[in-house]
Order: sequence, then structure tokens, then C-alpha cells
Amino acid sequence: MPEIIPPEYWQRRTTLALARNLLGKFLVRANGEARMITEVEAYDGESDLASHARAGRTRRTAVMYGPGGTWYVYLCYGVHEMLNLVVGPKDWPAAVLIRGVEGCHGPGRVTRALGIDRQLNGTKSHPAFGLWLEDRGVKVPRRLVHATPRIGVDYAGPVWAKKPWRFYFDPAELPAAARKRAATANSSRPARRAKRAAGS
DNA sequence: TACTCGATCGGA
DNA sequence: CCGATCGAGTAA
Repeated sequence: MPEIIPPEYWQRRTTLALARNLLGKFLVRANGEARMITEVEAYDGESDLASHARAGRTRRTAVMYGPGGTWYVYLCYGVHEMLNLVVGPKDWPAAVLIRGVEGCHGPGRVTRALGIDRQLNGTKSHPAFGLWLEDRGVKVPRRLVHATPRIGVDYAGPVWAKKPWRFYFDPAELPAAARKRAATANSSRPARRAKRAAGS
């Protein structure tokens, strides 16, 4: 039932729709850890003054110009690794920042919790690289998805700083069936690992 | 090469 | 409210 989402899925338009689609999907690591995405932020095109791509194509932003389904990981404030998924077709610089997963809020905390760093920058969302996305059957109803301005982008000026491109939802508000699916998906693999570890 | 400033977080 | 901590981008 868990379905690995191929990188190509993220290569279409539009950035905002793909950002919302990311909610309820699972970030999965090679060690079996899986976390449901609950909060994201979209960065779309060079005209978006909050985006790193506002500076155009540079060594740092080159990955954003690549095809969707690629990880963009960078160091923020010299301290925090930030995980983004590049979205959209090749040559359109856009990315979605993973700001939160179930039980873990804050982009810097998400990467720390999952052991993600810049080594993954430029790799695809695919098991071959140790970090990928799965659809585990959790559908997030539209009415549960909230949109607000993005966090920490005042430098972008009033127009772009106010774009309501941060999306999040509360897993506790999911319908019972979806909540159960999310809980099962979250616990199954780690539980098996825990048992193995305890037995050995 | 020098300088500025972060898509943040935790502690005072 | 402030310091940490370092690399990208820009100007020189």
C-alpha cells in the first residue's frame, strides 16, 4: 500500500499545488524512519524576492533550476540544515521548504531529527539516495489546510513577504480513518526496528 | 579579498 | 532579546 512517489511526479506545474500536495506525504529515510509532512513553504521563480532564486542562477541556486523531485539542502545561519524539495519543470527555479513533520516543528529541527544535511543536496527523492517521499494513503481534506505568509522573509519586501505560501495542517483534525492510517504508517517500521534491536 | 546577512533555534 | 557560526552573494 505505501507507494514511493517517483521524482517525476514533482516535475509539473504548479509550485503552489505541489506544495499543498506534499502535506500528508511521508519523508522516509533508509533506516526506516518515516515522518508525515505537516508544514511547508513554497518558493516560486526568480521574481519571488523571498526565494534564493531571486539572485538568478548561481552555484548555490543551480539545483533549483534542475528538474523537480531533487533535494535542495543548504546551511542557514551557519547552524541549521534546511531541507527543500525542488519542484516544477527543468529551468523553472522553485522549491518547497519542509518546515514541519508530525511531532516536530521547525525546518532546522526536522533535519536534525532525521539526520539530514547537505550531503543530500542535489540528489533525487529516491531510495537510492537514502531519502525519499511516500504516499501512505493519508488524504488531507482541503478545509484542514491553512495558508499564511512565509516565516522569516521580511527582507523580501511587503509584497512578497505577505504571499500566503506557507501551508500546514493539524494531523489531529484528520478524519478517523486517515488518522489511523497515519498512525500505522508512522509506527510500523520503527516498531519492527525497535523489536529487532531489543532482541539482538 | 572584505564585508554583509541570512527561508533558525535555544538560552538569558 | 541575543549570540552562534559559516558560506553565498556582492562589491571592490
